Amino acid sequence: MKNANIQRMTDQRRVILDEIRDTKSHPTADDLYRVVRKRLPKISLGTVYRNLDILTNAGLINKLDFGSGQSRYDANLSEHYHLRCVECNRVVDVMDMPPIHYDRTVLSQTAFEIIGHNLEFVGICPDCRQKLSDTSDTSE
Amino acid sequence: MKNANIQRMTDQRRVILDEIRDTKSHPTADDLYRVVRKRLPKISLGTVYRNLDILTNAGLINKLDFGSGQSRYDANLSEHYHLRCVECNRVVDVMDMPPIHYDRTVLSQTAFEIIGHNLEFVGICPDCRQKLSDTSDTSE
DNA sequence: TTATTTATTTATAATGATTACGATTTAGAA
DNA sequence: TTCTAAATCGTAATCATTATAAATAAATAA
Ligand SMILES: [Mn+2]
Ligand SMILES: [Mn+2]
Ligand SMILES: [Zn+2]
Ligand SMILES: [Zn+2]
Repeated sequence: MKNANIQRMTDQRRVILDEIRDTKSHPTADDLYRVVRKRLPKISLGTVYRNLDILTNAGLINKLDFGSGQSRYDANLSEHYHLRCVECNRVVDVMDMPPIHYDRTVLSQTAFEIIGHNLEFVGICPDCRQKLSDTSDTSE
Repeated sequence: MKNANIQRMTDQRRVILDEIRDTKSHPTADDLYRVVRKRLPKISLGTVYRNLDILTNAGLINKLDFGSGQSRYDANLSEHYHLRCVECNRVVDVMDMPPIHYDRTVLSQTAFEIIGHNLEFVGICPDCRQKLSDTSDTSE
């Protein structure tokens, strides 16, 4: 039930959309608040949240909900999964991953109407791997 | 880095573990607070949260983090996925689902060290499907 | 262009989930 | 039984997000 169109295009909305389209970092609302504020110093955090919600409902961006902490947003609308570092929470794309196959008969045991699925990979990014080996080797 | 053992077995901890093992409903901390309080009326919600965390770190239960709202806990340690109703947030098990296969070469594009993955199915449970068709048919 | 109408914004307060605090109690070792 | 670190309780604090209400501004009509 996605609302296809946006009602009004305000400066705030335009800049938010512009900034999120300009990054591959899957920023949080707070991340975007920081960068957007450079161009619109008077914008409020609530406006960022509200617009991210509106843009998500309009299908212009996707909201990524991981376990805990802040949600992240992604202007990359192509089908792809994500890989998150458990140490620093960095999120990167996993492209070219075939959509997972699930046997409808297996799921039909539940009598649910299946809408879709969420898949997230977890791991440790190169930077954090480096840091971890630095600290664990000299002592202990 | 899971801590294998529990240090002390208090009444509170025992009852919490007992109750979560007694259900297949994937209860929230608040759900457990309600049922545990019938046996230990003086227990505090903080104690429930703290013990769920300790039991999770000890590997005796699993914490399930979905997008938003409260976390859920599961004493079923066997490998299985979950299916959640987007309407009422009910969570049921998806047993006998083959672990998803991901090509390490695809993921190696990221240079992450892969630890694992989270997979959740979303859908609409039979009860909610019924309710939705009830309300949408008579009018409009 | 100017007026009108609402959606939107801002600043701030409120909420919901979870974690932290400090005084008191207690499990389990000695 | 004594001792002490771990755990508990009640409460306060924190974090992410949503709600409120007065002021502003985008789109439309006059
Ligand atoms: Mn992405
Ligand atoms: Mn389960
Ligand atoms: Zn990292
Ligand atoms: Zn349901």
